[in-house]
Parts: sequence; structure tokens; C-alpha cells
Amino acid sequence: MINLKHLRTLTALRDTGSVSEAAERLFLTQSALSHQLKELEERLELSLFIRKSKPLRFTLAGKRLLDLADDVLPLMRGAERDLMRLAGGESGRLHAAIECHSCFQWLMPALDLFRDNWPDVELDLSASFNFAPLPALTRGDLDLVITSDPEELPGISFIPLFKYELLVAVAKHHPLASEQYLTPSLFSSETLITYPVDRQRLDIFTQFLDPANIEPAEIRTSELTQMMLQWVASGRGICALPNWALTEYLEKEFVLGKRLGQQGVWGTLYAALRTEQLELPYIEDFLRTAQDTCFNTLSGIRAVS
Amino acid sequence: MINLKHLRTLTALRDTGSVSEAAERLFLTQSALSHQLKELEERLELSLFIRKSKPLRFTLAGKRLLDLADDVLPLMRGAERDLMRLAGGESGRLHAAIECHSCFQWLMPALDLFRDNWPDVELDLSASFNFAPLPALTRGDLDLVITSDPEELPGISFIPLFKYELLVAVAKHHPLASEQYLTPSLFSSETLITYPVDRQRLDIFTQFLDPANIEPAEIRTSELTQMMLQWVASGRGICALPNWALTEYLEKEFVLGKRLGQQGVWGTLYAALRTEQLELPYIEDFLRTAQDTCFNTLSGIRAVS
DNA sequence: TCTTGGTGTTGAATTATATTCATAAATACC
DNA sequence: GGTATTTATGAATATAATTCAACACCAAGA
Repeated sequence: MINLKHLRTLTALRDTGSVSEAAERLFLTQSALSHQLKELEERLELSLFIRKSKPLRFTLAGKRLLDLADDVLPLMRGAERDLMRLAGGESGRLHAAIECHSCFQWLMPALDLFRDNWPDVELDLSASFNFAPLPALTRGDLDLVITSDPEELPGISFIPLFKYELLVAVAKHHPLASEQYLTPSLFSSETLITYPVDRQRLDIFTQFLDPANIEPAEIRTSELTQMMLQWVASGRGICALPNWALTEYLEKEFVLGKRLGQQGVWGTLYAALRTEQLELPYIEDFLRTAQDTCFNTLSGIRAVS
Repeated sequence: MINLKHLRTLTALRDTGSVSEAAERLFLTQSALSHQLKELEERLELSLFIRKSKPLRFTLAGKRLLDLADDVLPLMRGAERDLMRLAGGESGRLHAAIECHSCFQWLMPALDLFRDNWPDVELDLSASFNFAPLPALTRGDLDLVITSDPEELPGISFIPLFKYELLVAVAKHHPLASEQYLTPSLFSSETLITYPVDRQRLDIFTQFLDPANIEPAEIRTSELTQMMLQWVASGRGICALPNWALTEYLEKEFVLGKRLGQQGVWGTLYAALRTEQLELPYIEDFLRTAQDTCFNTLSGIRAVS
């Protein structure tokens, strides 16, 4: 009658607020979800949510099913994890590194969850940005690298985690504050603040300024997101950050977030791993945990279509 | 990955102790279940139970899944009931009658459960055996009759609940105690104890003695199962009862249970209802509750194939 | 040791179910 | 009112579940 697929659909609907985005997150077409919901509602002789109104609203029946999902899905997940441990062993090593400074925000909670579930896996997170992590991954010194630029490397797989939009943080009283979206040429008179890394690894250059052959008036760097935003807020520059890294500052109206071009510039965050390790139970579980954590803690991100 | 179908399969395996009987209870072929289990075990890279050995034994992984099933399936059931109530209304009437004296054993617990879940449905159980309940069902004076002889009646549906074997209770020191199974002719020198109803409604006659044209030496009647077995135990007669009505006495070795003929005589218990009421939510739920209760509380019964 | 009946397995064929594709309808947004 | 976005629908397709029919296994009895 009701099955787990339905419960996952309902939670995806709640998380995303629309049928089409829920479909994206479930890796289905919107049509598939529409059929599925129609069939379910007809069979139950109940409507589960009200489509008109954004975000969608759930009926009593829909809420009852969501409660069920909140009870049942974690139980299923827990059992699956236990079986994975039974089948594949409990121990191993997960030495991780991040290329993306803002990733601490979700990686920390994800690793905390992971540690609880896999106490016998040796965890390490390296946050030094002075070396190239991908060769270390190939060598076997690292087991996981979080990065937003995948490259063709033998033996390395890039698993997409989610898509995010690159937004430009701008002070509330900055001249650019009134623009709907930013064009490259607007940057030529601005001070751009970036992380202190190679500019080939900064999407603002590779995807936006370099194609238009525009150079900012000045470039300053900082290691710390919070510091960058302090500078932005005081009108001493602007900086490009993933939307999810910016949300808490946007909500506080500490800065404004501006779109890059009319369509926006989008990036994808990947987990890079050695291909031979992909099927290890704790690796599989980490990837799912990471993705779940991201979708739960970050707003504005989307599943990779 | 793991879904509810798998959980139901596992519990059916536990309840029945064999793949083929579990399949029967799930209304599947044994082949289907074999495929399903093979696929699941291969995907999990775990064996879930040990086939050789009867009844089958579960591995650690199998037990973990059974625990999951015991948590999850009741939650699902509860939610489905809530949705049924939301969709179809909470109130109604269920006036029941039984033709089969021994049915109190499972009907009472089933009705107790039902009352908890449908407090606004007016429940009544009539146990008077002096009137024909099926006409009353047609008239609308009753809503449910539990019976083991279905008949073609317009507007009435007979929903099979389970199959049971008719066994003959015999005192431990009775001459028949040494027989492997009983033939009709053995009855001609025996005192047979039956319920005080029309002999056309007694399977021991219609399915066993009458076809062989044999008459017991004497017939005595009693309303009460316990009384009948008292007489049997003291060697003053024998009586035919459904296996599940006999189990507690067999376990205490109060009497012995003998098969009727080499294949045994089997009956089916039905719930008779007005067809137009079949889709009422509380009726549907009652039927499922009844069947679950039977399978849980009665031993030796089988699903209707 | 050779049957035999009960059980579980297997591969191919079939059936049922889920998903997509292409398009239309509905709705929200200027 | 037009345009973009979201949802719905019917037919085609793909995937998954189930059955069928044949076979393997095993224990009990001849």
C-alpha cells in the first residue's frame, strides 16, 4: 500500500517545497513524481498536499505520512548501516582534505555523525591548503578530497554532492547594491576579496571574469570567510562565495547577495575518492551522510541533475 | 535498498518456518520468494537465514532485519489505519455472529484490538446459535458472520481467512491412540461428541463419515469445547475439532490429535459480509486485523492457497 | 543403495510496475 | 495579457517482480 518510496517522496517535497525540485533531488523526472503522487492520492482517496501556494502546504493526511516518514526512514537507515557493518567490516581509514574553505560548515557535522556510526574508522581532516591534495589522494596519503573542480585522473572518481550558486557579497550601501545582477564589467572598478589560492581554482575568474577578459581593480585575499565578509560589510571590497556559505549573513542582512549574470554562475561540489574504495561500506555511508547533512543544513543548494 | 516487501517476507519466514509456507502466506509462489531472497542476500552480501534445518534459523543479519520489521511494520500499519479513518470516516456498525463455537479464541482478541482502533464503530457479537445468521446478514441485522460453509448468496461475499485441519481428539489410553490416522470404519464403534448443530454443518460428517456411509455408535453433544475434551480425556468418546482449537490441550498432553484419513480433512474459515460493505475502511481493517490475529495466536493454520 | 516426497534453486518467459518523453494545461510573475 | 515556470497527462519504454517448468538437494523409508 504505502511504501518507502512514497515516504521519501513526501520528505523530499517538504525539504524542497515543490514537486519538480523534489523530483530532482530523488533523481527522477518531475513527470514520474507527478504520476506517483496522483496514483497514491487516488488510491488513498485523500489529497496529501496543496500544490498551489509556494512552498506547497501539506494536508492533515500529508502531515500524518510525514510523521510516519520521520519515524520510519531513520530506522531503515540505521538498519542498513548495521548490515553494512556486518557485511563489510567495521574498521578502516578516512583521511579527508578540503579544497573549499567554506566546507567546514557542513563537513564538521557530517564527520561528527559519521564518527558516531563508525567508531572504528580512523578519521582525519586536513585543512592545510598549501599542498595539492589530489596527488596525495592518488598516492594513498588521503582517502577523500572535497573539491569543486573535478579533473580526469586515473583511479580517481569524482562523486557530485550538490550544486550551488556563486553569489557576490556586497555591502548594503555599496553602489552595486541596487543592481539586479552583476555583469563582468562592473568588476573593473572593484576590490575583489578571494581565498589565497591559485586563481584557476576560483570560479569567479574561470567562469565569469576571465571569459569576459575583465580584471578587478584590486585583489585582496583572506583565509577566513568571516574576515572576508567583515571587509565586504565595511565597504572595502566585494567577494564571491557559494550561496550556502552566505545564507546566515544574508539572513542577518549583514551583506547583500548578488547574482553573477542573468542566469547566475553555478558550481558543483564533489567528493573525490580512489575508485577502488568506492564500494567500501563506510565510504558509501559517508557519502550518503554527507549529502544528507548538506541538504539538511545548507539552504539554496540543489541536487545534481 | 531494503524495502517493506523484504521486511514482510522476513516476518513471514519467522512465522512459518519455511520458504514455501511463507510464500503461501504472502500469496506468492515459493519461486518468487526464492528469487527475492537470493537477490536481497546477494545485494547485501550477507546470508539472512540458514535453510537447512527445520524450522529455519536466522543469522545475525536476519535477526537485525527482523527487529527492524518489528519496529517498522506496526508503524506503517498504524499510519494506514489513520489514513483510512481520515478518508472514510470513523464511525459505523459491526454486528458480528459466529457459527463456529471455537472461534471465540481468536475473535475476542481481534475484536479487542479492533475496538481500540475504531472506538466509534458500534461493535456487537452475537453468540446465539439458535438462528440462521446468513439471512440476518442479508437483511442487514448483522454485518459479519464467521462460518466455515460458504454458500452462493446474492449480495454476500465470503472472504477466506485461513485453512485448518480437522483433527480427532482421543484419550491417551484409548484404543485408537496407536493409529497413525483414522479411517471412517473405525468410527462405527465409537461415541462421537459434537456441537449441538445440524449435522450438515459438521465437517466430520459431510467430509468424512457420510461419504463412507458410516455412522458412529453413539452421538453426544455439548456446547462447550472444554466439556467435550473432558469427556474425551476420560475415555467416554472422541470428537473432531479444528487443529487450532486443540493445540493447547495437545501441548499439555491432555488428549491426542489424530488425522482423518491419510491426507487429513481440511476446512476453511470465512468471513461473510455484504458485498457493498467490503470497501468500508473499518471493514477492511477488521479483516486484516482478524487474519493477523489468527496467524499470531493460532498454530497449525495455513493461508488459503 | 535406490526411490520418493518435500523443499529450495534456477533461467527463461511473462506480467506488472515505474519511469521517461513529449506535450498540454495550469499557475505565477511581470 | 503575455511569458516563464510549474504541474499534469497519455503513450512508449524500461525496469522489476512473478510465474512456469525443469532441476537439484536431502532426508526417510524400502
